[in-house]
Amino acid sequence: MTSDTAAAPPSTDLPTAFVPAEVEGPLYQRWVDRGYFTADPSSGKPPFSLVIPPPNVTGSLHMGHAFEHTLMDILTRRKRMQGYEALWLPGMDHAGIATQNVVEKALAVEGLSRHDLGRVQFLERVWQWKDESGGAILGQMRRLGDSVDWTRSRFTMDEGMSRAVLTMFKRLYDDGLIYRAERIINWCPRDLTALSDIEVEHVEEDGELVSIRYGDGEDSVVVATTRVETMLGDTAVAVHPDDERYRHLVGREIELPLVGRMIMVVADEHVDPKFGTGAVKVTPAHDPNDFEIGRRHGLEMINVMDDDAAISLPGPWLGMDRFEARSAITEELRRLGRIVAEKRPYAHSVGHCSRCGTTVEPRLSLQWFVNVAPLAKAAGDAVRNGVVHIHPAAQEPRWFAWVDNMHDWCISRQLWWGHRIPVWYGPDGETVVVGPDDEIPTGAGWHQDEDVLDTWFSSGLWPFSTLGWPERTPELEKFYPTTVLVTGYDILFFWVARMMMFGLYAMADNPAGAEPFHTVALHGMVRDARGKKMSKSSGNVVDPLGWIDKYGADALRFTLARGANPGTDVPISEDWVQGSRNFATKLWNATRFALMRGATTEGEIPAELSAADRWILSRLAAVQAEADAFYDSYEFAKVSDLLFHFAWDEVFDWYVELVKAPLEAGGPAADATRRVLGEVFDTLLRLLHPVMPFLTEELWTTLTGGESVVIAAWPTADPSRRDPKAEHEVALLQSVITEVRRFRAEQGIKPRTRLAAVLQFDDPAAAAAVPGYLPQLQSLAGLEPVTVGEQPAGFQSVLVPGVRVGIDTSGAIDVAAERARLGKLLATAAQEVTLAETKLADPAFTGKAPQHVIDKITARLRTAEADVARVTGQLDALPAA
RNA sequence: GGGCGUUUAGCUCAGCGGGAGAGCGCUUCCCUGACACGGAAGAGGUCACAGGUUCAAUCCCUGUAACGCCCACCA
Repeated sequence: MTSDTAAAPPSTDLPTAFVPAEVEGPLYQRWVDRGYFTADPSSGKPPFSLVIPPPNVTGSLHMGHAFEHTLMDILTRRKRMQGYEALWLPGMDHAGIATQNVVEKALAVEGLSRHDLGRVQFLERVWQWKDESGGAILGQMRRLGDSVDWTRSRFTMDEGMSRAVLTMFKRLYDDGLIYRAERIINWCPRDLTALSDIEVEHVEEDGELVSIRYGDGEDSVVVATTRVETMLGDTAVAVHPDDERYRHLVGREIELPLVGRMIMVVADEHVDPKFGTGAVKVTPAHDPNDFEIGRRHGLEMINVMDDDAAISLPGPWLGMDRFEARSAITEELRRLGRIVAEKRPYAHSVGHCSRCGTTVEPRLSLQWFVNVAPLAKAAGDAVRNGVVHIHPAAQEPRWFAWVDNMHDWCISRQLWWGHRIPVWYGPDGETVVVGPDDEIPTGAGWHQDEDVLDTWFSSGLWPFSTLGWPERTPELEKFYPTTVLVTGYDILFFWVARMMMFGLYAMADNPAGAEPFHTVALHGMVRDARGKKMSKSSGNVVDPLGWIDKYGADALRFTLARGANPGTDVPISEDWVQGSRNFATKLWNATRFALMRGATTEGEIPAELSAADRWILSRLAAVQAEADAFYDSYEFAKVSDLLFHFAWDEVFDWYVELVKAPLEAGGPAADATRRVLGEVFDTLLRLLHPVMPFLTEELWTTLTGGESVVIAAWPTADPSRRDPKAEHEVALLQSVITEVRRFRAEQGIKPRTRLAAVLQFDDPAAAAAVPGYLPQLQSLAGLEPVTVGEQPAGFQSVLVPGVRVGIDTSGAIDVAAERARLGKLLATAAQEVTLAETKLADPAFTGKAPQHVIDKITARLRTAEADVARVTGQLDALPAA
């Protein structure tokens, strides 16, 4: 509508631009002040509790951490809106936090720099935490954490350990599930500590396979090894009991070269007679298999290296590093003519310390172990029996493969700090395990075990230790078992398996269930735009706070959510975040528009509504139902995508445009539309709140006058709003507008040029629907004036099924362009006709295909035939070129 | 050595037995009163390859190739 008197622009409470930095901080503070994140175990609301991983366990440090918390917060917000008492078991690594002050003290006392501390288990995590303090997403996390009394679960180094850890250790020990033994363990000669199996990374390397002749003359045998230096500790040669080649040697002694010691030839089933020479050197103190053979045959176990992996045996190699010794010994054997063959390079898998990369040395050592067999079986059964669900289910085989084949877990570490093992040794060989309320033995000769526990021992207690276990606190009563654990698939074995084993064991008598959580929702790793894992060494690590400052917390969150398909990795780049920011801005401006036009949430929605109003309410109801289904199945990417497209493609691009003319016209119809506009934005903002919390809070409170969308009710879909007829009508209107626009674009008609148009209808439904939207047709298709009637000569026709739009091009038509446009339409329609006709003519198809498919093809054929007729008519009507 | 997964538009990824999709990028036009972080129109794909099942295959089966991940005590 043009008017001579320029009306003042309508006012709105919102500023003209969305500035995240100005909005997010104050909003966050408001939520905190009002206590929206405080969980109350006595509230009577149903519990919804989430377990959140500690920082730095997700591979990609910064962004991975932000990602994790994003997903948790999305779930929490929706559940709160649905009326649950939602609680996070917050993502502070209690071990890391507790050791923070100790790390600082140690640095000062020892006069060390950060680079000296590779052996310090928690160091990285402590530093990361300090770097990350203060962001919006992370800030929420910390605040949520305050709803749990941390002093209960946090251990202090002064006390040495928490009640939870002490209780767990003692219970397991008393049940015979913790034991101390000499076993072959993975030893890191740099960090000077034992490692569990999963802390060892196997890497394919080019080594050497050296074949050595042991013994002399008839009593000689050739063995092969990739670790020549371990021969110093050989105490036997093993062959298969049925191996004819070596039968005469079994039970006899042969001489070990260099060392001169006589070693036994033993027969053992473990040896594969078809592999190599069929004879194996046996070094019981340096190889797990050899250790077992040694145990079976009562062999001596000779440790040939000290803690630094230098040769500890008296002789020419004493004190030499293992790798130097390897070459030196090989050289000496070669000189003695003992080497039969050398294969180099020989590709084989070598274990490395996951902390520092040093080659791990399998080594006989006295350590503490957890007997995992019964615990792991329970963990496997919990998933097998459906007590715990792994999502997506495709990850289940991995779980079973691991849990069903788990070796005993070495839990002692020779690190500088951690929970110290609560065992005291007496002067006469006594061993006392001290529980939380036990007296610590005193007196001459008593001393505590020097080692500390593997960090996963305490982390495994997370779901209940954070709730106050071993005390029966109200939090524990209400929130255990927790509802869902969201975490990366990379720590399924590190952490999830420990929590499952410990939870099922420690909480076995819990009336509500022993399992630590009902659902494990696994997500992938955050990767860069090219799909590469973010890592410090490849320099592609992104600081989430940088992007938050630049684009806003909502933009980052929406990007992460939009990439989060269950079980798959999440690529992320600044371009993606920019796209999310654009969406945020668009949402901001669209809502501003609604406010400026008087959108309201007051009162009932009138019964008399335009087709556009009925259409958008229908779509809204459908989208709500879909969004709920996606949220319920942790489909963060799908729910984000759904809401993105509904909001932008349908609400902003179409509904808002269709609504402009009626609002300007005023009257009761405008009032009804204002109410619907309010309803649509109200609902949309609530649906979007979990994935865009700050923006939606600001918009929703302005729109509705409500206290906060954080505590608003989650919208429930109203199926009675579904309206296929209205959806159909609007679809028709859309195609009329789109076709005219296409015609204009291809004719090169300037957007400002208004063209007169005359409508004719070929079917009654169109005749009933379209005339109600002449103003919209005018503004959206650039037609003016539009009338209904007989098409005058010289008008150009644009045809849509059921509608014939005659456009006054004043005869000036680009015939070639129009011919090209119509030709393209005709070609696709003709192709469609051929395809459908061929199918329907095939008795094999009509005989076997289900009726609904046949109906569909038939319908498509009719449409295509009509298209062909229409377009052909238009082509014929064009002036000759 | 096992096990699993991936291969769809330039890039990153959805989809999945009956008409090839998104975001970003690209082309053309437009600063119209919510928005240029925007609007309109458009280009771009034998859905890795070879067989098979089916009326119908991007989708199911078999094999091949490339890439990736996890697990592993074979000297």
